[in-house]
Amino acid sequence: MRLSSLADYAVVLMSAAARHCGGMRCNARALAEETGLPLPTAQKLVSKLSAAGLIESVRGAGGGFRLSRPPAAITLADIVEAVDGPITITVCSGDHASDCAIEGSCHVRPHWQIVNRTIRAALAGVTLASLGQHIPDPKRPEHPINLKRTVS
Amino acid sequence: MRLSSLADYAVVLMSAAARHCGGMRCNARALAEETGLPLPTAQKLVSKLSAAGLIESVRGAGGGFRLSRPPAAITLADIVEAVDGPITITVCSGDHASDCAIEGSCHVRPHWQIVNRTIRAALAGVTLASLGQHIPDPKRPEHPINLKRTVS
DNA sequence: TGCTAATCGGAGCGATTCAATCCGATTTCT
DNA sequence: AGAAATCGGATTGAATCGCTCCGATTAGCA
Repeated sequence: MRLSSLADYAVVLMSAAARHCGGMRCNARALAEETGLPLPTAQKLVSKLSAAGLIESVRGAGGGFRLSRPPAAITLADIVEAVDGPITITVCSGDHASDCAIEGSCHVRPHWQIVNRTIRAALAGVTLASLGQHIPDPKRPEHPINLKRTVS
Repeated sequence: MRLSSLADYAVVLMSAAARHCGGMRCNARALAEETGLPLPTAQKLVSKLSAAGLIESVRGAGGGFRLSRPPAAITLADIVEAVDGPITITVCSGDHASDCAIEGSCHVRPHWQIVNRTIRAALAGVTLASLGQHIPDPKRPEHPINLKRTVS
């Protein structure tokens, strides 16, 4: 019950992109330094996000990328699905058919679908624009990323 | 964004336990045949569920186990947490402190906590008793488990 | 117009976690 | 007291994930 580290990093990276390069282009290196992510990881994330259509990249010297949509139109669900693929907590919770080999009527699957839709709605309810609004957290105002390489 | 296969199996196993051994004791072997799960897997699940206090096991010849609470008091969140541990979609989404090495104020963490609570509430809203109520699913009334060994 | 430099894009390797299986400890019935 | 059947933990193997490196592409400049 945990989404991948890449998806976690992607949310932080997109949040930084929405804050710093609003409209103007910025490159992966700048965002890597901004967020503290390793440069190769940031590059990999940019590739996936670009393939998903969330950002538009421009190659060559002086290139970079920019958000393809306004921050209010990009949700956590979009980012997570761009990196991890469709949000399906079980193999049968999605709307598509799954290769289920065991026979007999299933009492559980309809409930999984309901839970799955609820989870996706929770992720779709948070936009990049809302991430900009700072919710105070007195206990721990630190950054969420936990890179082992920085701990050592 | 997918919970482990063991947790998926555990839900099916507990659902079968609530249906078949309501009050009376049943053993892991019977539920394994009932659900189609491999016997070692069912045994492992029984161990974890017993350690979490969801079922009470009786050892020895003629032993078995029974639900320690009525089906209406056992939710999907209980089962998932018994198998996979606490429900935290990111390392910092839980209520406890996380070892975050990167400095700077975090704009994302408060939102993750909200999403995390929403997901947990969705899982806690489905009880074993509600699993008994059959929700019709005309498209695919099959069993959710997809065991590779049964496909071959 | 050719060259240089900087960037994105994809392929490969290592490490960690997870799933499945096996064997031993414990307990009840005969 | 012996034997059988069960739960409980430990081990092995595989798959996925995270990380890093290298090549392809393109704009800028002489």
